[in-house]
Amino acid sequence: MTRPLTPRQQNVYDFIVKTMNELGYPPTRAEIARALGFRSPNAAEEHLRALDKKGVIRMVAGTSRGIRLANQEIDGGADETDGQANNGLPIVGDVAAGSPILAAAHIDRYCPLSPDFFSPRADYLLRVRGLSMQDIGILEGDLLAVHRTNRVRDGQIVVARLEDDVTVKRFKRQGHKVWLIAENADFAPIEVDLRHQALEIEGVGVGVIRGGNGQALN
Amino acid sequence: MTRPLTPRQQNVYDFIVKTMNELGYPPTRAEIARALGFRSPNAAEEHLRALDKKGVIRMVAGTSRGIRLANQEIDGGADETDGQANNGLPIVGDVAAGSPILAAAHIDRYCPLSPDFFSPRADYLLRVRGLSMQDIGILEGDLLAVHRTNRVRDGQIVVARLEDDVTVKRFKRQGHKVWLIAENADFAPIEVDLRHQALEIEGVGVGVIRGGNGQALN
DNA sequence: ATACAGCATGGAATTACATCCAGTAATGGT
DNA sequence: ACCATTACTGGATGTAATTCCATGCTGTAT
Repeated sequence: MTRPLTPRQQNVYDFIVKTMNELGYPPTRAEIARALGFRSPNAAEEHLRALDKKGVIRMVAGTSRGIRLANQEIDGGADETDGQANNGLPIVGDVAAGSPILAAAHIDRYCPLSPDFFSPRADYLLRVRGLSMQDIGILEGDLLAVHRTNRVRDGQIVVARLEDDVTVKRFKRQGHKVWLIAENADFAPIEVDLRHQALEIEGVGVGVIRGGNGQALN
Repeated sequence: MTRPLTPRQQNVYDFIVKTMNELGYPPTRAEIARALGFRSPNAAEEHLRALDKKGVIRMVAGTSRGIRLANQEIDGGADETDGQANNGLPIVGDVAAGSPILAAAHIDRYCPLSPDFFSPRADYLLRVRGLSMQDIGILEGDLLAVHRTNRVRDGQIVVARLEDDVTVKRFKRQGHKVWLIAENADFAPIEVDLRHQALEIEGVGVGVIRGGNGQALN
């Protein structure tokens, strides 16, 4: 239904996404023009109208930087809201490569905590393996509260699946490259090229719980 | 240096996060003013400056909607903080010197979590101040699950009241001397002589929760 | 040939915004 | 008593930004 974007339109769109990722807000017409080499902001305006007509962005009239991405994405899609019955939050242990995180086989037990205690809502608790996030107080054995979504921003703590391996890291993106950054000087950042490697974002970290039934604080 | 957002500043910050989630770009001064009921955009401007000075946002001079979240957090979600759940763990905020920990005045709200999730049972959650326990992953703003007791053993994490000040430390005793030991090389152990100083043990730490709707994870 | 999108320049009107200045008032600490 | 914050009202100014208009150059389908 959406006719393909022309190369120039793609450039404009890419610049909008890049700007929003790096600055946190969309560019103005003038900024687009400057970045793409137009001498008139009107060139940008007309590209925006084309992008709006093709449905990939939505313009907000009369509003500075009033550009919204129609389908927010790293992978595509939106927040899932599978309404599962409430026994509490499922606690997910070791996730086997290649299988879905919430497969019943991985669910150790349930934590009797309301998902809404965290914001955004937590969908499950993932038991953390390794020390890669210890500098921000996420230790081996901790439960990471995870909100299922693939809409992430630079700087967030994400649960990512890279080539079938599930890992918790800080997320940073630039164009087609993503860095998965550990919070521990002993671990080097992982650089991912989205053109050649399969990266899926399983969710974002929204909280941490330690000491759940059993292991101690020490 | 970043300590406390005032309630009003928190409102402004929440509105910024909410706007960015819903619209994809930050609000203008006028929009903040309208949302919070100010009659002048200058009120919003001054709150933004305060938030900038406290480090939670960064302002981009001369730029419309030039507001960036410093500690990335998205999906701020709904405004309702409370709502239900009286049968959870009370969350205790700043404890005034000399008053009992569980005095109603200190109870911010309740966490809908079963006390038995921790072992031994948690009686309340204490919001941690300061960085003295950061090396074992207990950070500023975390909720420490506390079991009320005054029977403690060496090496446990305790909530102690020393001369009317409430503090979280690791406990060690030898005869009439007690050491309250921080888990942070920048803090020296506190030596207490039980013959001359009043030390009360309020309880032991049995768990940690981070991210409980008061943001964190950064 | 002649339309019609894509891709631009250049100019200009009109808002939308950030930001400065001068006040008022309540609070809490020294 | 005094000063520093917090928390605003009200108004003003200049620039940042959207958006309209006129114009022209390409290709490629009609």
